[in-house]
Amino acid sequence: MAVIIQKLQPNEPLPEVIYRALHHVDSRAVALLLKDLSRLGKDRRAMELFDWLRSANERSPLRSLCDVYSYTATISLCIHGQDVDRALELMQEMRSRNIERNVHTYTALMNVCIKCGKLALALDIYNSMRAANCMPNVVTYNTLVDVYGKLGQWERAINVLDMMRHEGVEPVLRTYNTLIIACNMCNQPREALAVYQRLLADGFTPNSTTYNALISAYGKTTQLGKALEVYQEMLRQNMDRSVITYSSLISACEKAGQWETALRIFAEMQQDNCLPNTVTYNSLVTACAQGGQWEKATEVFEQMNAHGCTPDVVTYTALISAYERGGQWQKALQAFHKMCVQGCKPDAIVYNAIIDTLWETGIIWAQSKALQLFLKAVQQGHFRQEPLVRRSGRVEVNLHAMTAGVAMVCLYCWLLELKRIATEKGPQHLPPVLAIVTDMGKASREQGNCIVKEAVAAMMSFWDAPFRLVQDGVYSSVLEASNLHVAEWVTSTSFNAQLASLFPIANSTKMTDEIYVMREQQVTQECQEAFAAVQHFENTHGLVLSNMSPAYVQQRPVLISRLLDLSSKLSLRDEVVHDAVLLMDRTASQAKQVPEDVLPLVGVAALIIAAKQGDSSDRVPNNSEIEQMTELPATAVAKMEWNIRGLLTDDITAISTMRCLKVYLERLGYRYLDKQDVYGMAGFAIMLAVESLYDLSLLNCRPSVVAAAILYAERRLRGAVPFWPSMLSKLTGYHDMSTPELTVAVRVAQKLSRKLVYAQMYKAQLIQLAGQAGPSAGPVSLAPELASGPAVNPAGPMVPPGVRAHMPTVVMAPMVQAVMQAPAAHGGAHAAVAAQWQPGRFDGLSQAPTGVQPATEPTSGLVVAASTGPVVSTGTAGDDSAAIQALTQAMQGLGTGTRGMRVGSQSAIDQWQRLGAGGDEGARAQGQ
DNA sequence: TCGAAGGACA
Repeated sequence: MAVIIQKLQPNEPLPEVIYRALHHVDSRAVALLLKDLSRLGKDRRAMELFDWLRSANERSPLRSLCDVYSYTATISLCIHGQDVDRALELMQEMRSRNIERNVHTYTALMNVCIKCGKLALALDIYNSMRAANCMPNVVTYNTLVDVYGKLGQWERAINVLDMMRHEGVEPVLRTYNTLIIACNMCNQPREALAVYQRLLADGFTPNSTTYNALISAYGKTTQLGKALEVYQEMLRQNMDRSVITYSSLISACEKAGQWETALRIFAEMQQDNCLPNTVTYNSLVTACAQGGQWEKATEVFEQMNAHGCTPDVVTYTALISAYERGGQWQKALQAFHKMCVQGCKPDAIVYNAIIDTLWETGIIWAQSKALQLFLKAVQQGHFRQEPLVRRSGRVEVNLHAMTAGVAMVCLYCWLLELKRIATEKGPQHLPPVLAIVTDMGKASREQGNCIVKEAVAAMMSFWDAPFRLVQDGVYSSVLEASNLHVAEWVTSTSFNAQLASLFPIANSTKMTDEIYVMREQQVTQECQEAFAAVQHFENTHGLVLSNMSPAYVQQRPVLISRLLDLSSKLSLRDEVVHDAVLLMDRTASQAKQVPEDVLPLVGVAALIIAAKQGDSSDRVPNNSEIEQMTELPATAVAKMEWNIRGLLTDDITAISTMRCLKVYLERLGYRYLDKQDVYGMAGFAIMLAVESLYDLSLLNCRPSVVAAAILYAERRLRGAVPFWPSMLSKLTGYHDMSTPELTVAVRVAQKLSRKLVYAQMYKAQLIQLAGQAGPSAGPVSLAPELASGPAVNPAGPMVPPGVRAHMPTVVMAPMVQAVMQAPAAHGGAHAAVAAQWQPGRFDGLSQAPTGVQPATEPTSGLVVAASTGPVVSTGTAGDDSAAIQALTQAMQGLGTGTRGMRVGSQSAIDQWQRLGAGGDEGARAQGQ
């Protein structure tokens, strides 16, 4: 038979050639022939042959050659062609022709199913085999182990071992090998190692397959040493070392974080005359990526191409992750494009990698690219959100299995879609219940998922969105809302601004690649230079708190308030007053005593120095302005300015927290934001920076650290993922928030942000009360600061930032209730609100300087007192103006400590308003 | 006496 095959001419009709020969053979020979043809890569020919045989006339002698042997062999042929339909067809034909189907046939069919990824079908075949009273043999059981392994059901795979013994079928070495591999596939390396022990205990001798699987298991448990020992053992026994052996070893190195060892093994592999394949290179690129060696990864990638090894989607995923870790998002994007150009079809995983890389940068144009790619991926059928209707018409977006970046983009697109439906078709076209699933419990092992869960909850709270966490029998974290509430929200005026704060650039005109490359280059360079200056300043200028006099520390809040006030009136840029405070601190931390009565002079002089030091665009206030606004003689200010310069030996640089914060915002693309998006992205952070001026504990931290902590706390509060963008990590070298200095600063920033949220919420409640009371309610007077406060916030009401997330419901409920009753008896409502305001009942306020103590009878009277300062006011229920005044002043304390001069947060709000009214340019224009 | 089946990578 072999001779016939050898002599076969390309165009010779096979059936006729073999026809004569077949008269002398039986079906077993046919089976052998089919197998031989397949081995020679002539699967099509083999199929052709069998098709000819089985289409023969019923009475033809050829028909007798179509029996269980040849049919089974043909079914096996379908493995290579991955043609499960054909295999099933053949099986059906056997049934209809009443041809026996035995254990071999069923097993072969199971293997076709496995090869085609139809694992459930493979199990069905197994069950139908049992139902047909056909007894499985050892090969069948081996195959069954494989099925369970591929299904992720490792317990069942292990059970097969006991089951077969029970059925009187003895396992063979290959059974154990398959089982070890199955455990590995299920990510259960410990189980795999246990099976290996069982293999030894049952008296089997491991072969090279066993050792390969063992290396993989040790790799997965990050026991690189053990994996290398196995390799040494293979060398010692002179066992076959295949490409799989080396690929597993390299992968083990990667998992142990040893990229250098990986490269060494790779060299050994070549000495061993073992040719690397794509998988080998993939593991090597991954090892370099894991080790943070993006240059090495690039090198390996290029070597791979040079050796004619075709990169696949896994290669590109690994390469992209190397660039991600190396902070090279543009290279990552280039790699992605290269992949597409080379005709390599992107899958969901590589989309995940690239979208995440781009999103995690925090840079608005990179995120814009991420959105583009997400839409492309959806078009190609990845990340498809099936309108999955569960229970009574609930439609959900399921973010649980997504990386943080993809989840954010997906959520964004989903919300946009809801808005479109609600606007174009009407709320009734939305499903009755909408849900956002952020966690399904089982898959939440991934760390990224905790972030998504936290972020979505924070975001919804910050936006005051109708989605609420609900108890759900199936999922462990799901937010729900009714369609009417959602429709109301997504069609509200604030929705667009809220969405823009998640994704600022989406509404802008489409950007070409050239524009973003140019912007990126420019911004990168400018920020690097700016941050180098920051670092130089911080390395050469430190504050010495112990040198500051107690009088200065006590006066400091008042001085800061005055400077903020002054700079606001003079329309100076944000940074100037912050630099001035830093200069003032630097002056005070020189060991020389500054007399208490000249401190106001020091402050004003510092402000002038800072104005002169700043940008060329900064305006410097003139003498008459100063005299008019400060009531301090200009000559005295000038003299003090001269004194300070002398004291600081003419080194008057000051790079404040605000300045660092602006550098960070600049790095993220702040400069190119639409005006109305500025608040959503930066407003609260700017306000926090103002609040941070007052906090003494932050004086121990470098400005760049405080700015980082502020931005982190602010982004976390409003659920802006990533909380600490990767490009800021790259710029600053602050890779996480857990270094001692950052931990301290973050804690303070979070405390400040909570205080600011409470203060604003209170303020907004009062504004609302005043509005509801109306003119008929009598003499309701608001403090001027309140009346001019930001009643309209482009990103939503001032009230909600984080309120629901941070305020205990026991407090929130009566407060809201009180507000609701306000029109009828707003004085009483104030009393009720204030009566709830107890120290220690707010997690963020236990250390707040102001505590409001309820009177003995809360309904008839209340006392408002600042706990660490003087009593600011008392008020009585029923007396509107007194109650409002009392609360107003309590808020002043809440916002900014005990300085009590003016509403501290007001300064921050002023700053924000200038920002919102046109950013720096607006402020500058006003000033000129 | 025949005929059936692995494995490494993001």
